[in-house]
Amino acid sequence: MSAVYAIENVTPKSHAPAARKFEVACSTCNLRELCLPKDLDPVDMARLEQIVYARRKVRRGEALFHAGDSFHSLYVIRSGFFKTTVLNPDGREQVTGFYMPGELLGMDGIGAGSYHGNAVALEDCEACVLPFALVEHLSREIPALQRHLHCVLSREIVRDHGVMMLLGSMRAEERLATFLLQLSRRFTNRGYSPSDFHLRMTREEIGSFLGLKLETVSRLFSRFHEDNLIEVNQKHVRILKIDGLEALLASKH
Amino acid sequence: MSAVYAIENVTPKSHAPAARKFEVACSTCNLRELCLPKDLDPVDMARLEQIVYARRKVRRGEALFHAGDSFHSLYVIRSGFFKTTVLNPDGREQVTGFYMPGELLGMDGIGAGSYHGNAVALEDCEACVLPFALVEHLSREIPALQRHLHCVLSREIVRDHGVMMLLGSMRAEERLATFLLQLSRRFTNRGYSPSDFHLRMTREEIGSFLGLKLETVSRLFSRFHEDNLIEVNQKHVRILKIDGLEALLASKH
DNA sequence: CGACCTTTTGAACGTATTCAACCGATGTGG
DNA sequence: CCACATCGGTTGAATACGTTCAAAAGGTCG
Repeated sequence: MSAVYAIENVTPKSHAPAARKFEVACSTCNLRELCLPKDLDPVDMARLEQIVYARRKVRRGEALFHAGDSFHSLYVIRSGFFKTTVLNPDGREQVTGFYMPGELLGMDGIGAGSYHGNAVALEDCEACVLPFALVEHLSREIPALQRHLHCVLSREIVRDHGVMMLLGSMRAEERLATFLLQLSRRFTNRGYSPSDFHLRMTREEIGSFLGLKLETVSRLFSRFHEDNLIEVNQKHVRILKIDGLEALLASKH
Repeated sequence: MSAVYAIENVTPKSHAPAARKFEVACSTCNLRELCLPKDLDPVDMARLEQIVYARRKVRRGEALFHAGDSFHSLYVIRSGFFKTTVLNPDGREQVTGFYMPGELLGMDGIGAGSYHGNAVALEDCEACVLPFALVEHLSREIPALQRHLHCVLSREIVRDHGVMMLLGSMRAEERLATFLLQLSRRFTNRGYSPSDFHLRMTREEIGSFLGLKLETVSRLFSRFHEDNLIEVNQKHVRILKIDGLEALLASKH
């Protein structure tokens, strides 16, 4: 496992092992339901905590990794929001997802040995570093971890298929409604208000994700506002009629 | 491993174990570079062949699995073409991919324990059945298999991101050009002509995949034909200027 | 051969984009 | 502290791209 030490360019001020170990204890992390297997016995839990090699702070606008960087680790978001993007040969950028605490980043790097896309912090963020060699090693010994890893990878594929559905066969207003409902659901899972939240991304980033131009996104927000479905004030959104948004999806072909 | 026997509803005329074992020998399958780990020693290869529990024939138009079917197996295509689709609550269908021999189907089922989408044969097909419990079991003991599985899952995610790029930020003609180039590349990898092939899917299915209507797809085929980039005759396509198609991607905005 | 499905093509239409102007919030330097 | 630049967001008007509706031709399969 000597690979571990070559794996990450950790920020200089990363904590010494002793201090770190306490700080990152997964067993007491309030995100553990999101990123760890359930029903783990204490022994396995202790082994699993060894996976978390370090944490990385990433400032707003900076990247956790870039496309092409050589792949060594997965990351679990501890705090903050990320966007992931891919870049066309001709320079166009496509946002492939928005990720929040407890979610896993970097799975696109396993196959080719280098990350396929970029992961950029939308605000100051912190992420747990999971050296993938360790993850693979331990998941051979802890079936629950193996299973969990496979599930997370599979769920990412399912998520992607949902995005394809959105991009391939929904109208603009359906896309934005879906987006808002999805955000609401994920905030709810994390104990935040389902109806009242702060968008970390710009209109342009939302547009890129949804396959729309920023002006279209802005107009849709205004329209939803006029229809009393939501209140919008810059980045703050309050959902007034969640069933009104859902109705947009069911209706008109 | 008693689970194995409950796993698949194999077609009645599936072969007896003895005959089957010879027939499906992975070590002599000409698709092995596509679906197996490289550099496997003979012992591991022999163990790995035990994974292939059976083969399933699927007739054109029939499904290898449906969305919601409980998940037990991955499938490797031995012959024929499949499309995968997801269905909206309101009934719209989105084609999420086209799959050809050597490619893996069913990865969307791992996370939830049931398949998320449908896999439908575009012609008479045959697929190898890989009971996932066996795959997980063996991949704990054969690191090369474990690695291979992770790579395949990751590559599927990368593929999906490519489709998002296509759907989210390309114009119609770029989408179709990308689609044709992609098909060409995959045929080449399988030893077929890069420029001369038979589309197994309808214009409507292509359209669904590319986020376009079938009429638009048809018009684009005609336009590419007029521009002497391709020849089209119903389902038969011949690419005349591969760099002409590539140029469509680099150009205008 | 006849029924049905797929494909092609045309014309009118509509949705989202483009281009442009303006506003408000935020941040910087004189 | 205010002037100014910058960035993100909103809104309007013209445009363009892809869709819709429709008709007809070509293939395929019983």
